[in-house]
Amino acid sequence: MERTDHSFLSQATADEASRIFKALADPTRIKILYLLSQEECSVSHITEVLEMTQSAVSHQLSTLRKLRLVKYRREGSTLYYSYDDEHVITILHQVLSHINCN
Amino acid sequence: MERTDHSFLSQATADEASRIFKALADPTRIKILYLLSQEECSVSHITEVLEMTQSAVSHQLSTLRKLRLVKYRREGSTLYYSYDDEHVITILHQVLSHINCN
DNA sequence: TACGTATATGAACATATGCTCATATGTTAA
DNA sequence: TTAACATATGAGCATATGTTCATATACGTA
Repeated sequence: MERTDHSFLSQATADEASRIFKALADPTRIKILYLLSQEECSVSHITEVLEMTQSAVSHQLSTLRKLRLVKYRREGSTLYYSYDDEHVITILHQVLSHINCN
Repeated sequence: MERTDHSFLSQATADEASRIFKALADPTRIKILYLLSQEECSVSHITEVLEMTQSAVSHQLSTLRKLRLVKYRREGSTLYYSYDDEHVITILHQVLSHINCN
């Protein structure tokens, strides 16, 4: 806001936006979030669909949990995950439809 | 599309979406793109506004160029950069307004 | 031509990221 | 309690990323 008529982003804002984009910057997390955008899923279901190890999936779910992008509920020994940030899902869908409409 | 009624992303689609999000996953690139979303800028102007070294800015511009997210025109020895992907700018603005409207 | 300014680029380095492997934790059932 | 299953987690490793430093390239001017 100095020297020009234009504004520029604060470091805090840029960092926060970066946090959101970083969350979406990995193919595995994209696939997980896309799955969860359609249905609540158990960890084992995600593991089968993505054809990845249980550990790899669990680590990524941990990342998504820390970012508050997913939540879960327990049913017996099974954990059912679902998305927890509508806006991020919207952004994801927009980018996906952009890709398919090229 | 097998075993459930739901679809899941191909690796290629997830990778492509990841490429776009990765481009936006760094605060410096976010600041640069936000600046360019408002006005065409020379490298030296970007360098001053972001208070970064000329080299760091130039490297990031190189990254953005490879991703075809920015373009430039030459005027004498000065290069003026501008954005080259309307859709990515839209996504950026959406996330930024999401942050500010929390 | 030689010099100054604007920008790009390669190498090196520190940090971040995503996976694997081994193992821990929590739940159910016998 | 013990065994089996579902999931989480820590350590280690290979690769990716962002910056700095030094230098190269391109253009304008004297």
